[in-house]
Amino acid sequence: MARKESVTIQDILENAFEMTREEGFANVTARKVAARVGCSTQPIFRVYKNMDELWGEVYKKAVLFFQDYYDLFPRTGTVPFSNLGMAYIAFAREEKNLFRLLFLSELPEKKSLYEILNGEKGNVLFEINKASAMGCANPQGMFMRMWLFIHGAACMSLTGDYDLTDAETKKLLEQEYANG
Amino acid sequence: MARKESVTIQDILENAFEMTREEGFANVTARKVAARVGCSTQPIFRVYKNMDELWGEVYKKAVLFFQDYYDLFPRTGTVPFSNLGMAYIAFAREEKNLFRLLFLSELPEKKSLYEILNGEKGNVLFEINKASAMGCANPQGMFMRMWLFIHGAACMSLTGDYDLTDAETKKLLEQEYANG
DNA sequence: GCATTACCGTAACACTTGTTATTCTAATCT
DNA sequence: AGATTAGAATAACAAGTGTTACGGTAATGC
Repeated sequence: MARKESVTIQDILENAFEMTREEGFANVTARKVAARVGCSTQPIFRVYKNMDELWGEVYKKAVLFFQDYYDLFPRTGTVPFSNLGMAYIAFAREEKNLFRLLFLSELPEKKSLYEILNGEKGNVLFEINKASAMGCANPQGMFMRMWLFIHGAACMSLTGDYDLTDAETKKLLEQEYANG
Repeated sequence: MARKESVTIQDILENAFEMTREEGFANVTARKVAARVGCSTQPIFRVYKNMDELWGEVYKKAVLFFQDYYDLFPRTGTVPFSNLGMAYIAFAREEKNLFRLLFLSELPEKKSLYEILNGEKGNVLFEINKASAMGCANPQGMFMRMWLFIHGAACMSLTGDYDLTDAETKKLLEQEYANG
């Protein structure tokens, strides 16, 4: 009957996502994605209604990527929120462009920080419960305080104003928790 | 002899700066600035070699604007770094676009966070000395810890994930200092 | 082997960007 | 008043954007 497709939706989305990682979200244009895939712009618009739709999918993929990143991140933290915090700060350091997209951009479809962090598995609630079980009187307040700290460290690494190693992060977060 | 200029360098720079405040740095284009000034793009290129030069001047003006903002900010803080922190967080809340430009962008001419904060007057050193005089054993470490916290609160207000009033900011910073 | 038809490349449209060439305008000197 | 000349408006260029029209290509059913 008809011709077989030579460019798949995965080809397009994956390349667009990798471009976001490497060059930033703003560089994901129709022509540049096509060039990376090695095709014309046509297959993109066969698969996606328009670029907004592709960008939305890249964003969704970034959310999942972060959540996987956290799932696989070594659990070496000893206090509540430190595993989440260490992963978040490492993510900002290692995946600057994705971090900007997820946690500093102004997209209409953007999820809240809490939504992304908590995810399907309730990562934040898990840590809050852990704090509670460990005798923390105000675990929500502790989360808020810890997270301001964590977000600050993450955002500062973006601009190179202050880059923490994992070991330094760990120590700081443990001190910060103890101080609360 | 010749015609008198009807568009001054101030007209251009001031409008470009206000556009940055209101619409963000990325919207400062030659045509949009000209439209706001009420002229063609020609006077811009008479006064500035190219747009990079104008953008550079807008950036410099933003640095000075922040430093003035801090100078005029009410000094209600009771602990070291709290005045600086309150001003910084309020600035992020009130001047989101300028904050992004100054503290989250990736311009080649970008100054470091410390350079901007410390400024001509040595604001940071002043606060560090204050902490030292108040008996803080490790004032540099305290600054670092406080500033991660402050930067976190500021960056979080950008995305609307957590917006602190001045009063809340004040209380948090005082607690945070006491905990150190 | 041939018709069908979805796929994809080419080319174009309409728009935006920085920048520049050209032409017109107006202020000043003579 | 008229010549001079810098300033500014118009228009264009080249590059980039999203998007679409068109036409060639190739895989499948017959």
